[in-house]
Amino acid sequence: MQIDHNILIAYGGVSKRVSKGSFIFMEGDTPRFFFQLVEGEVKMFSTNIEGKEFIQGVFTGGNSFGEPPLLASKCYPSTAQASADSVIVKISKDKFINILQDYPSTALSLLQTFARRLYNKATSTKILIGRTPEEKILGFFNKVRSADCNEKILMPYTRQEIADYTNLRVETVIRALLKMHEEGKVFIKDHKVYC
Amino acid sequence: MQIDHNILIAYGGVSKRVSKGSFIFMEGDTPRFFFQLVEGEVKMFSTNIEGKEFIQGVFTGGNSFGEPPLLASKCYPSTAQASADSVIVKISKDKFINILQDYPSTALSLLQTFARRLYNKATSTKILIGRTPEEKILGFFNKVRSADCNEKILMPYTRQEIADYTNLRVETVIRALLKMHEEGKVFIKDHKVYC
DNA sequence: CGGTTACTTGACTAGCTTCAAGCCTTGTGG
DNA sequence: CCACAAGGCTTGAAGCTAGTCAAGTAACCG
Repeated sequence: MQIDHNILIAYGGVSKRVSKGSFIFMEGDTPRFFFQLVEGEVKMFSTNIEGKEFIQGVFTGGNSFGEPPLLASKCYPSTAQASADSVIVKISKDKFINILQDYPSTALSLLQTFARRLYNKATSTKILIGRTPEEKILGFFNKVRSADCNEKILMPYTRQEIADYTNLRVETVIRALLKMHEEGKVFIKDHKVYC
Repeated sequence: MQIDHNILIAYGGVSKRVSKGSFIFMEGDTPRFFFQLVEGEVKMFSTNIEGKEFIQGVFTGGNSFGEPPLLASKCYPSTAQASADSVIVKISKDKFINILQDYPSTALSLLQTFARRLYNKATSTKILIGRTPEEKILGFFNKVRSADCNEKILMPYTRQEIADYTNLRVETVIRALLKMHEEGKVFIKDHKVYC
């Protein structure tokens, strides 16, 4: 949970119900509001020239999203889309800044969030610079498993999603997973991947 | 400039002179200090299995670096190396947190910095997901030029550096630049690239 | 059970990487 | 002022492999 819901409402925030598939903002838009999820899920992705999506992040629970371009006064580099029916609180930039100034603890907690996200971005980047598909996929899996636990866990992602995160094609992911299964690097049963 | 130098010293920060090539911290290390450059330049990069470097960022002037893993209590995902003789102030994590609490304006300014960096990471990621070398190189150049100015400027990077930023090989960069020159997308004179 | 979504496989191709060799530019020391 | 060293740049040839297209098959859901 980022900013206390009551504070948001007190400063003039309004809740809004959005259905799955709705766009909150589009790549290139100018940010004007601070957004915070009350419930549901929002997916942020960038699109390259050919229309291939790359998932920049997925937000759930009470998390806020899209604040960096808002604070940095830049256009949105990604599109935000509700990936499930959701409820979102939105509040204008000015009022958001007021909250940050009036409640220093809020600023510190946002700082924590940004620190975590910057760390995640740095590690995601490492996934993308991998040379082979195998390297990228293992990098992604390690990230998902929080990097430490040793036992093999079920990867709750479709091949298409793995492809979106690693910037590979579905077919390449499938072939790489098969090879990794044969080499004992992952385990596949009933189309489910364990790593 | 991130945190006022006097405040850092008042809270117990110490300056240190480091010569070009010295490592400030290595990938995998546990963060214990907040670092801020007084003068010089520091390069942060990640290394993949084969030892190929990817430049995560370059810091100059009075900027701080390496704070995200420090605040998020994670290991450093990258290595920091002085790319020029430099002077660096360092201060323990506890004292850094004290400063953030005692000076809310410092927290807000760090928030701004993080917001800008997150924005940059999102756009750098877009460079990496480009399909062709040309797309990646142009993405990098657009980023360097701050995305707006229209006139062609000299790109102050070696082909190897462009390769490091775009995750391509030197030869690929050279061949792509040549093709882009022939197609009028960049201009090359005396081995210098204008875009 | 029918429709939709996810997954799989094969053949082909474009183009990036690799390796090897040589050239150009710059700076340094005699 | 020249010679040489070193680092950056360039080129060519060959191989590999991820991407693409097309055609299925398997799982899931109402």
